[in-house]
Amino acid sequence: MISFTEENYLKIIYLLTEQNGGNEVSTNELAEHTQTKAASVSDMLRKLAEKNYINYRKYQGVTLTVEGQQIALAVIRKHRLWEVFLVEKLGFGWDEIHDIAEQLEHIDSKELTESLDKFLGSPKFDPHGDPIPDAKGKMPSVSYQKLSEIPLNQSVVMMGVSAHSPAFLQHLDKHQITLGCSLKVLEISEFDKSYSILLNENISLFVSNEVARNLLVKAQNT
Amino acid sequence: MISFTEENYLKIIYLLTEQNGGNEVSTNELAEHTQTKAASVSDMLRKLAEKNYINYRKYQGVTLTVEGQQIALAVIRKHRLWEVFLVEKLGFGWDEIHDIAEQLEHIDSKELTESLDKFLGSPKFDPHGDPIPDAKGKMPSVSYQKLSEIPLNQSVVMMGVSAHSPAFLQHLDKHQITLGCSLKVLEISEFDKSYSILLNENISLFVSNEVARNLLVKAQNT
DNA sequence: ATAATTTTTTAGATTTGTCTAAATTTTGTT
DNA sequence: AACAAAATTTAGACAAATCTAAAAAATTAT
Repeated sequence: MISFTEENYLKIIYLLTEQNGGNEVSTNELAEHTQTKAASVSDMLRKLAEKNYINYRKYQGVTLTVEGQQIALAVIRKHRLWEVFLVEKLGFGWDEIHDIAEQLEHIDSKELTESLDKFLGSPKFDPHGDPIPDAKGKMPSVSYQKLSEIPLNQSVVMMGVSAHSPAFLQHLDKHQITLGCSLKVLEISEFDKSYSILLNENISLFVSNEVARNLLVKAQNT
Repeated sequence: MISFTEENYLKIIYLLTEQNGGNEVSTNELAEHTQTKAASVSDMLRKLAEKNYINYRKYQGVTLTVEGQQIALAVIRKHRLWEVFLVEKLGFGWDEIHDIAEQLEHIDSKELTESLDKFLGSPKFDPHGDPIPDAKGKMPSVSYQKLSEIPLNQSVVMMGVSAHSPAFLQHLDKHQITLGCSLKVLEISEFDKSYSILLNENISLFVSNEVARNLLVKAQNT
């Protein structure tokens, strides 16, 4: 049996490994994201390695084994399905769902997960644009770019966010930047690298560099 | 902060107190229902009493304080709302939902509970006919009788069950005895106290005494 | 009402996940 | 390359929830 806490570690290791482009995750990184101390992480890593969920060489960071990855993907699947449920069915905003989904992701029932998936119409993406792994743990492959990497005057579609804090998401709401909107960078300020952008071909607005780096987009016709 | 385990104890104390007609619940009773040993229950009772969730005099059993009762009712509310969700929205059978709801009942988010309630149309009863407390912890009052207490040839409506085991519920399914059906006791066997009943004014069938004692009904026109 | 039985509590251990402080390994700098 | 700094692990403790075994209280039966 795997505990709530162990599941969490595996999920976080998966997400951080992904962020690191497939490289090992460090103890300190994990300590930050689990809200614990490095010493506690060390203990847990020893345990997860014993159970064969991770590849762990002391001082060298960790990666998931195939088994660990499957568990992580199952948790992420549940997390993202519940997020869809909260937004689509219960009317929550995308900035309100994370903490609730953090709890729901640990509910243990394959039947529930698959019924929920069907009920939601087997969505492929969650309300933040993150891909939802299928029941076998296969993650839809996506290749988005940051808005900050797009050349001036190229129209793109907003597909996701790479930051999930309520403050950031509410900030986007305020500017009416939503999943699926069109965006075009008109100019980048010399002074503070802030962006002047055109939203939905008609509204022009300014956003900080920080915002531009956390918007995931794709070219309009691919 | 209250733990998962503490919530469970309070819920079980509430339900057993109700079953006992308001009398104290004993340590042994709790041990059975929590799947633990009496010694563990004793420890937990000391702790719950310290936190003022229960009234506890050593060797005398326990009852809930007002505070404990509110927590218990909140958990029961969540349990029963999720059961409605599982049956009404996800298509589960009433025999399949208990274990899943046991997990979901501990999800901690008032916003979620109240959105779910609204989404479900603020149901007053769960799929087993058990009443759902409102957001303030007020339990709809119900006064059902066991089928075994109803005089011969009186038509009644099936309103609930007082046993919840999958085996019992599946047994009812097999006989097409569902919430809302009409029932009339035609005869009680001298031999084994089994019941001959008329279902929905047209199907006659036999059920054991055990079944009759666990069907909750009300007279047809009250 | 006293003895036997049952119930409940206490004492002492164990497991899980965490902590602080100290030791060790790795990394970066000169 | 050697030393300082940073990262990581180990050692030893603690709180929560459980257990077994033993002691104490309550109940039942003779």
